[in-house]
Amino acid sequence: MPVARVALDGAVDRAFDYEIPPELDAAAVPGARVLVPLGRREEQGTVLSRRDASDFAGVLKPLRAVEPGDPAVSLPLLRLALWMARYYMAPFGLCLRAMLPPRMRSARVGSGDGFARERTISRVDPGDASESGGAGASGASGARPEPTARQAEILGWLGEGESLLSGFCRTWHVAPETIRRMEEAGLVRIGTRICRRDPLAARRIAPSAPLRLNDEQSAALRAIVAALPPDSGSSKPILLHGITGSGKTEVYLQAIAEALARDCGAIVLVPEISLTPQTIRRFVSRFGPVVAVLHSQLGPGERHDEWHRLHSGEARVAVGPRSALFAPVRRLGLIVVDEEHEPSYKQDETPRYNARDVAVVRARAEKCAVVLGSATPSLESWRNASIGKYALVSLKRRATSGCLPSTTIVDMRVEASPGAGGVPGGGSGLIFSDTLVRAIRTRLEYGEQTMLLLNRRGWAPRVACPACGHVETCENCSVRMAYHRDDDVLRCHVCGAWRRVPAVCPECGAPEQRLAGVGTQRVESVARTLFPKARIERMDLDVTTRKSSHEEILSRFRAGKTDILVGTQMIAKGLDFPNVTLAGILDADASLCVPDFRASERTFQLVAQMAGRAGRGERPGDVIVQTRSPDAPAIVLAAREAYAEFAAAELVEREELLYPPFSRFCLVTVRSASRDAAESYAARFADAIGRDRPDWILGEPGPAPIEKSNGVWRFQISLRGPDSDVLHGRLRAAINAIPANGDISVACDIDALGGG
DNA sequence: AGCACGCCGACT
DNA sequence: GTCGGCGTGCTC
Repeated sequence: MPVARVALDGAVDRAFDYEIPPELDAAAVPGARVLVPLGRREEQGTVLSRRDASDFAGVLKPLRAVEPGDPAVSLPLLRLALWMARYYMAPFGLCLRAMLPPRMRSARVGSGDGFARERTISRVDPGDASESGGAGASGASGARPEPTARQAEILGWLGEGESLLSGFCRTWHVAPETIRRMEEAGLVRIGTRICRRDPLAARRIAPSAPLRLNDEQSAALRAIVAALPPDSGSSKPILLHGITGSGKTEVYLQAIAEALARDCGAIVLVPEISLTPQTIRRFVSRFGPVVAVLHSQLGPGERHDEWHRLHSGEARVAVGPRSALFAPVRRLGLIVVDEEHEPSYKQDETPRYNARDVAVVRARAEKCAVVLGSATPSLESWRNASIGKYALVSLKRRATSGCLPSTTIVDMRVEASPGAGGVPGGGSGLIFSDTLVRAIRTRLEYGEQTMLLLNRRGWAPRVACPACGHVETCENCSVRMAYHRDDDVLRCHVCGAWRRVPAVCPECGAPEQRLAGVGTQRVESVARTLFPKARIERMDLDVTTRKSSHEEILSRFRAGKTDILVGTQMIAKGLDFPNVTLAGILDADASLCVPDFRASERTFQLVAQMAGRAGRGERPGDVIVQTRSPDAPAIVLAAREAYAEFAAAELVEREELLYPPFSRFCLVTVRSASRDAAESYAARFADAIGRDRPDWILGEPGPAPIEKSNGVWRFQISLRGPDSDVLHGRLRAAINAIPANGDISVACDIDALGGG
């Protein structure tokens, strides 16, 4: 009897063989979901392959059930899950989960299809005596009774074909019971049909036509089109380096149009944060219902229906955040990864994959084109392009207005000196430099808009006792608590815990606590006193978690009802407002002074991105960067949008220190409720990895940047070296040598983004 | 991951 | 004498 090799959903990271009973033979194909016995329980899994015999010594059990219909996971996706499991050292079941239709991740095999259905009503043609075999309506076998006057009236209201039952009853004020009687009498037929739960049903989106491309854009489009099937045989991934405002999206749109013309589908990945209604509208208005949108706020029903529209081939273009990479697009022709440098493409739970990198792997497997686009590419992709692994295409001019914004770097050490005239921020230096204040005043006079970025929520990031220096920290996490003025509490930004500000210092009893540092709430408040007539709004996690205010704030800003928008990261990405002519970065040092080998790269990206927000329209824009390190290359070069120069300099440093892209970098995190247990386990783990190879650098085990989070202590070890197979081998060996026990858990983050 | 088996301390 | 602690190991 044939045998199915099955991967279980759970954390059992091994395949098991099962006998295929004859009645399940047709359905049990690779990718099919199955129900199998395991020990004395029942597990769900996925068929990996079929074989004629098993090499298992014992006696095989039979498959118990197979999900009917097309297999949920295609062969290329099945292989992709296997690749991910190996590369990211994650359980296969968890990798496969990402590829499954949303419902199947939880629902039991064979428990219905998850579609919503609605009841329909249609007339039974008087000439149609067969009555579909007679089994449908009971008692209607013989002569059909003449319709009553009321029934005749109702039949008159029914048009040709099917109507929605509930809608029909509501419109004509007919009781459902009346209809049921008519069905019994064989006068009407009640059927069911699948109805789509459309996430965009409420929105009316006008169609849009392709824009005219400039010659740079046309060249980029040609390069992508040349890589589309059927010409994509040996083509390379394409890195599309286009400065902010150079019209990358229009190039994507026209490349997708060409893919569709060749009867191919496409996937567009965007960072979660830029999957705004504007972005969605842009794709839907060009391609209409051929687009399936897969963002995180869909309900389970909508998610299910969008997935199946792709699976069935009804929709051909998937747009979504990193998980959309696994969308079941038929005949995939193109994958676009927009803002490919974005850290949100890395999943921060198992499997810790980077969708940008997996996109390249999927594209290779499906023989389709892949485009990585960014104004500030990751150094990994940049290097891949410079050594010829990727093809590089550049857009060096803005597509609309010709001029780049001019950038001013303000040295806060100078501005903070006595008499410099800036606006102090309460014992923590300056918030607004004089330069920035003057620039904002000018915008207000001319009716232009300003965006101000500060990457810290709350009023003050810490609360300290002026007498003894005691700082309020979270009980569950090793971080300082931030003071929030709106609800007058201390809040932990890691676990969300909150409490009142103590009246006196818990250490020394001093009567007053000092609110130190600056957060967005304070910026907003200071801005209100500085510019009393300006209309000011704030956008950060505190504001946007309440309702859908995210969208409302942006639409007010777009409509010109806001003069100054203060916010965190979330205002820096991909927003396009033509009337914004000033972008201010209040504290560029925040991202520069973190212990991470990518700090410089992050800062460059942030400054360049903010520069991209200013002057998208007709008028020229200004960018003001406030910093205490005005000579840092990341800041100086970002101000000139001199990406290539920055990348060249940064790559030299990375190479010297053997950091990526010149090595494979991995972070091992050890977690435990006991600090000592985590620490000593991390030390033993590091010893087990060994320090014997000169081309491998093993970081000293130490506390993670957030040493305690939600009551769990975390220690970490970094490991970097030239070869990814060797990296896997060494980690695997260490895990086997000292298995985790008790409450200790070990997680390997391959190609980790933080740390170092 | 579950759920067994298995070998040592405090209870009726 | 048993109930039960969670350490080790197996599940096709």
